[in-house]
Amino acid sequence: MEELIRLTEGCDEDELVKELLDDESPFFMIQSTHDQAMALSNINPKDSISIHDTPPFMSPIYSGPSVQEMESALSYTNYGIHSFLQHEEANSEAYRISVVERGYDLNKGNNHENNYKYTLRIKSCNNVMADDGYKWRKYGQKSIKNSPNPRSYYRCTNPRCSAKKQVERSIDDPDTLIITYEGLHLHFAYPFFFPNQQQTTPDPPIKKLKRPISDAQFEAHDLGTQSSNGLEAVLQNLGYSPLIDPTREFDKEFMGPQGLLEDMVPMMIRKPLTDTITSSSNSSSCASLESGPSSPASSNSFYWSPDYSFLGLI
DNA sequence: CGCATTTGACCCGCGC
DNA sequence: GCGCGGGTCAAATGCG
Repeated sequence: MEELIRLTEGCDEDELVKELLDDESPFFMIQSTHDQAMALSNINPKDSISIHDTPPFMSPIYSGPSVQEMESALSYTNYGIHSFLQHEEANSEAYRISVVERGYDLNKGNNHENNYKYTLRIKSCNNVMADDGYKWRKYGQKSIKNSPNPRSYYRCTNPRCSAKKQVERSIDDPDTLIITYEGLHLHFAYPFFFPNQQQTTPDPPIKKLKRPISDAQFEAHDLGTQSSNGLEAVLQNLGYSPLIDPTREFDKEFMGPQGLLEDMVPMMIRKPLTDTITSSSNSSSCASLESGPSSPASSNSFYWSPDYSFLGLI
């Protein structure tokens, strides 16, 4: 990680280039990807970006989101949320997302962008859970003073990524989760690959939970870990293929076996069980995985909500 | 058996 | 210095 930090700070240009050319590196992106990703979306970029007319969130060499990129991402995402709300309110599926805090982690010693902290509040009115599709490993949980809800700590499982996040339930509103991202990286860029995709249907099969469910297990909004193989198959299973033409250069680059998105599993939101909070801190209960490529998940089982994919929320 | 999660221990910063 | 609270570690445990 230290090497990464050093690299991203541009101390060794050759090494940085090498890193960026590494197919498996999560720290690169090319400009054309942005254009193509936008082309894949149904959103007119002009409409979706409120802060910047020409969002710069995909720079020719990508080494983690810049401040502007983050702003654009959030702006873009909010648009998607707005539209989603309009679309879904009749189904009582609603989300409220707001950035409540953004700042440097001063303990990290400098103001490098990787030290940015973003705190989000997510209101999930119907206990719907989302999954950013990235792999997180829970490394701790603490009870917080004056709060009945524990806080869970997650670290990105990618050894080349220092991203962390904390998830806790709001004291005021049990439907609201507070998620703090730290050491940001590509998580925030994922929504741009699949922006504003329409859901197929909101009726997933009920997955049996391996453990009894209780509020005490809120840890559960946990992402757990998800497998990451066969993204294309997953996409197809989810009825996503129509928007992804495998012949495109874009797909070869980012959807291929060694592409940037190899670690990525499509973000999904599934309908809650009776008590979604329960979801499961274990990955095995993660519907997105269990119905992965190998299991013929019906496209009716899940629906996309890419606009929230950066939340890393369950 | 390997990997992820759990959870108490430990560390560290901060306020008194 | 001491206690408290938050963050991290790591051994134990669970699970497929």
